[in-house]
Amino acid sequence: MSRESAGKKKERAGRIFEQLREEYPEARVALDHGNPYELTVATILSAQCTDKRVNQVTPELFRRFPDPEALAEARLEEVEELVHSTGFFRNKARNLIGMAERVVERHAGEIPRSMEELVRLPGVGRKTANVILGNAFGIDEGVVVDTHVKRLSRRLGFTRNDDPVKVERDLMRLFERERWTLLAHLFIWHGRAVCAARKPKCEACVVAAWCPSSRV
DNA sequence: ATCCCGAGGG
DNA sequence: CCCTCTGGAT
Repeated sequence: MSRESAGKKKERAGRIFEQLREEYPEARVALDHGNPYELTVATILSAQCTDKRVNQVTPELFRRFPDPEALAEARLEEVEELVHSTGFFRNKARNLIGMAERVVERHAGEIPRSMEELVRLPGVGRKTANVILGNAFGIDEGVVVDTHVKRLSRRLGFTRNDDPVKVERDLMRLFERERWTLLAHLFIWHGRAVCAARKPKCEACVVAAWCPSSRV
């Protein structure tokens, strides 16, 4: 198999982006939230868990702890109980309270708007920080690379890397900055509906014609 | 590299 | 049973 030129790959990437944008005009964060604080909490909970399940526990969580000040004073056991069904509940509960404490003490109760400050919050890594920056603040700082984005990027031939940071770098070189936040949503939407981890529905895929992994 | 951890699908 | 789900900290 001959190696695709950089120009051809970029052109192919553009066509795939347009096609997916047309297919999923509603693509956006699926985590229910009303402000940056709520999105931060929901995104911390979303690790290795479906957004659907996160949305089942956050209403009660937000009612009990409507802001960082309240969450910082929460009883660990109560938070553990509320987030139990999302998995990793001990880590997540401890991180949520620790996040809130730091936001109150170092950021006057406001979720910070920079990558550097965000990743210093307990439970917040680069992926979570990118979700907050892109979707709560409208800042295209990077590309959210989760399990879906990584899988589709590899299948589409946009990266050969396994390390999320390298996958992100490859995507940032391939797509315009203004597209970074939407790109992740399109990949996640398509990954859930069609390009699933287990049984990808290549016969129903609207970008199969440009996909080197397509079986159709 | 390994641990944290629950729930649903195939 | 095994795999997967918007990962992060050690």
